[in-house]
Amino acid sequence: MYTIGQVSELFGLPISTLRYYDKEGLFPTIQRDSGIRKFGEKELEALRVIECLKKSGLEIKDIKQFMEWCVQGSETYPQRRKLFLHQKAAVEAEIERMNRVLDMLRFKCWYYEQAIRDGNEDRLSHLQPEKMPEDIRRAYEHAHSMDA
Amino acid sequence: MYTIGQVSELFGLPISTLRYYDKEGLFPTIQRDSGIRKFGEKELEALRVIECLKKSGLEIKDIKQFMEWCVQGSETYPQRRKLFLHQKAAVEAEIERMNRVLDMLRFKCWYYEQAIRDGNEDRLSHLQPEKMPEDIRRAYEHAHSMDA
DNA sequence: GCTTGACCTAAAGTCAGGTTTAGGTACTAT
DNA sequence: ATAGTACCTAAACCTGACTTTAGGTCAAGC
Repeated sequence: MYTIGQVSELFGLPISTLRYYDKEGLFPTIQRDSGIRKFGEKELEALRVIECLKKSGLEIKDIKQFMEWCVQGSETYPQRRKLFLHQKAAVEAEIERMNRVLDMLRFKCWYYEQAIRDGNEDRLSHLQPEKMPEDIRRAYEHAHSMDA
Repeated sequence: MYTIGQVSELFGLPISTLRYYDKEGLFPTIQRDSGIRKFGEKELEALRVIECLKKSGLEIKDIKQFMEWCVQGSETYPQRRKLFLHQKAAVEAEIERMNRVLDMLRFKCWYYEQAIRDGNEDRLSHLQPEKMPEDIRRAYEHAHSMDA
């Protein structure tokens, strides 16, 4: 069992955030010892799931919903599975978008390297994709394709 | 040249957002025709960069800084390059974190599939990683490794 | 000539996700 | 016994990124 301060250290989260999560109902079955929260393995796993679901784009109130399903037992397995499937698809899509962003950034890094060498953007501003280096051209085209 | 309404359509952004961006200084050299904004190729590229930098985690005020560098000319190429290098590293790190999140979600999807089959979590709660399917075990271990 | 539609501004409002403040309890070391 | 430290609550506050509101200009079509 851990105190809130220990969990704060373990996860690198401010104590105020942990209390906020508790207030929002994210640890529905947390125990207390004369008022003081006792974080067990259940709450640590909850925190791992919270960080995961948060990064997958879920809001606190929806994470709360999930935690309530966990309390309700085996009848909510299908909902919980559906939620994870849904968030998995969302993260896969997000990673695709991030890769496109990455390609734009790669292109811009190359662009300014060239601009620094040239001292101006004259050559670059007329540059056709065909004349770019292979990898840069692919990054450029991926970043500028508007098909998603 | 495009009106604000046309750009809104093109980029799928609310008109209010475009006006907000302008107010925040994200189109420092936009032209106007008796008060009405005229978006040119420069502003469209600015918008692409805005979306890119926003997703890379930059705040509006830092994007404004970048746009100001663009107005200042060739002397700011090094700053601009440095910014893109920095954001590239940030996005690479973010994608790594997202892949870890994805592995957690993969594991949870598998977990609830099993729980639905079993009707309870008894077997799962004692399951050692060694006894999981290869791919799930790898996802589980990647997701639970606390080394970043 | 008057309504409709697309544009404009300044200022106030909204929302999520925390953080800070103010005030209190309880154990421990000096 | 008193100072320090770790915990507690309720409620106010904060931030970024928009969005909404209220009121106005201007050209086109009926």
